[in-house]
Amino acid sequence: MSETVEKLLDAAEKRVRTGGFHAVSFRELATDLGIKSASVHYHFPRKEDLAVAMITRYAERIFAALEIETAGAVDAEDRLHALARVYRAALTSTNQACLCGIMGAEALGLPPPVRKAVRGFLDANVAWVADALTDHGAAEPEDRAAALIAALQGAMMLSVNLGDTALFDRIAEQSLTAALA
Amino acid sequence: MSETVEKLLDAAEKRVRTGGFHAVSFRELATDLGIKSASVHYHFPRKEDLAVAMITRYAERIFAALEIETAGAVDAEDRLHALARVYRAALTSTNQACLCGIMGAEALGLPPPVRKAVRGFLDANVAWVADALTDHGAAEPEDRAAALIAALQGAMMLSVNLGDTALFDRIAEQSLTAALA
DNA sequence: GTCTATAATTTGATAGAC
DNA sequence: GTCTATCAAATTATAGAC
Repeated sequence: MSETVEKLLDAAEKRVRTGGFHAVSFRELATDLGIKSASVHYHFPRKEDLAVAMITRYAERIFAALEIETAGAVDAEDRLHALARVYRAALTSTNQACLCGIMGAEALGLPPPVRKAVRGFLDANVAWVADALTDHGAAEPEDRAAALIAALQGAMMLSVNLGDTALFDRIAEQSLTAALA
Repeated sequence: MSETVEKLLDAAEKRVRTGGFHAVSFRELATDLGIKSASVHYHFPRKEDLAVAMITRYAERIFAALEIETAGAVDAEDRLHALARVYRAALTSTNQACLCGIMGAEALGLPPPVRKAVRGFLDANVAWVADALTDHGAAEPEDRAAALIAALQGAMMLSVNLGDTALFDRIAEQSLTAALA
């Protein structure tokens, strides 16, 4: 991936996490990089190409972080705490909610390929948690996993809106406890 | 409130709940009603005026429904179940997530008055739950309330994205149990 | 890979007639 | 209250030079 492409994805992610998919334009991204919008189209012909690439990179980043945070972890409890740390880092690094939480809110108005990518991310997150909860011997691991992801995504949205980053931690703690009960 | 204003708010709510604030235009709303966009500006000079009015009406509708659903309810458990029913109705009536959950995701890119209105709705929801949990004698009722609202908002987002409306019910049940534990 | 230039459309918003 | 007419700006996107 070229440096320009990476910088474009950085700029796009920052802007989408501020106002959503429809609040971002090619001209703004071009200005962010000091180039022209036609040059952005060279790298990503259509807006949906950019969005899909952005989500793909975001997913890779989150799952790579998860890999690092769970190094040596065997217990489901440790693995779920690792997930909370990764989500927390995503929130606190820029004081913005999850890219796919935000685009998930706009889901019904997204181009189909983008919507599919968002769904893939959310699905993979639920599956990752369900895997841990299955090892934990929890009843109905899929539903409990979905409840945990819902709580963490909602916690990010609420924390941003109420201007209280620490609220995420307090919600996450309760949600992890409930998931492991 | 005139009939045209009500129809405008209906159309706007439907469209915002599909793609978010920035995915809606005055011309689309005008077309929905069979009028011209200049006529929409007569009722709502700026887009943010429309959005604030839409959120205000939405909040009144939700709290009115809450009033009805909690008729005669004294126990915190009954009151929280009433909340889940109201949220569920909002979700299933159009298979769309909460208006303020969606706009909450776009919060950082919204005009300040709109952002403030969204925050007001979320705050009021948390306060309503905290009130019930305080009567219940729960520890740290505010944090538990925030966790429940986060879980329900996240559940709506997830249900829409995964195309599984019943998932909301399964998450809500777990979240209510955790809140009352 | 980036540029200029431009097309075609859409956007939020206003002035003024009816 | 709704209309016609219009504006200035922004939008996605493309063609072709360098």
